[in-house]
Amino acid sequence: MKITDFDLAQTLECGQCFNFEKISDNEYVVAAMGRVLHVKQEGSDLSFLNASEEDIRNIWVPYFDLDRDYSEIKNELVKAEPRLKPIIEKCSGIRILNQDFTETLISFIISQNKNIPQIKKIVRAICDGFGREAEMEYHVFPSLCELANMTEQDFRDLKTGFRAPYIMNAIEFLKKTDGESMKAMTFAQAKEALTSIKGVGDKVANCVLLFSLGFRSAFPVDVWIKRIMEEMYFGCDTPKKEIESFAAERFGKWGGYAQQYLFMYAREKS
DNA sequence: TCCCAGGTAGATC
DNA sequence: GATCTACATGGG
Repeated sequence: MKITDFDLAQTLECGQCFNFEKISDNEYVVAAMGRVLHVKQEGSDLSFLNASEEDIRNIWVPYFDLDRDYSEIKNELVKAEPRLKPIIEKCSGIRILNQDFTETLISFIISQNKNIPQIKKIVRAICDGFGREAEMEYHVFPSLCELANMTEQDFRDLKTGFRAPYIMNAIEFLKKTDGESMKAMTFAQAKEALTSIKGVGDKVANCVLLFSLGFRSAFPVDVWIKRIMEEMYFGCDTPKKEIESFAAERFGKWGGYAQQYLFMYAREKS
């Protein structure tokens, strides 16, 4: 299919998802939504190499957020902050994925105090050890049912360290609350529900809200965002909470998109 | 050896 | 309230 405002590599490699493998330039295997996708981009042409028309329409177009008009979002962001213009131009093919709630929650609990290659490695080990084998002999992330059969020791053996009990808490939460009921909540309600999980704080909650529940105003403040925001706006060490509320005022309902462009920019700078 | 990584909970002031 | 620290693990 033909697409604009989309770059497969930027979208996958910008740190919002961890469950994929690069085959060659602009060609990836993506494990998501209980399936394994072989996908390739050549210019404005995006090819879903092993998916039915029905799955493309019902699963992958929503997953990659391809129904949304990003040129309008970018225009409004630049209007709110002209200094974003060169940053957005550098990574103008990023789209914010609509990922599975369970996988996103557990992946971002794992993400704390780890770098992206380490997170990817642990997510892959969870899939290989406990997830169903799907297309191309590739394992997908375990379903909630499969996760419910895992023990804290299983997660420790997978090198999740001190996060293992946090993951167990999250699984207990997931048994009671699914993604659809989370999406039906207000932003504040959904965030409060997420942070009631021991091991989920403000940052992980914001990532889950943004990347799997459709709350595009969420502005996760991690070490990279903290650095770049301090450089651009504060000039000195500033509490994360203050950065988050500043962003809410400056970027409003498009905060999540601004955050993702800034995150990629901050990482590329170093 | 020390420092850092898409942080958080619990203790302490 | 705002700050300090332990928490597992791996890589530079």
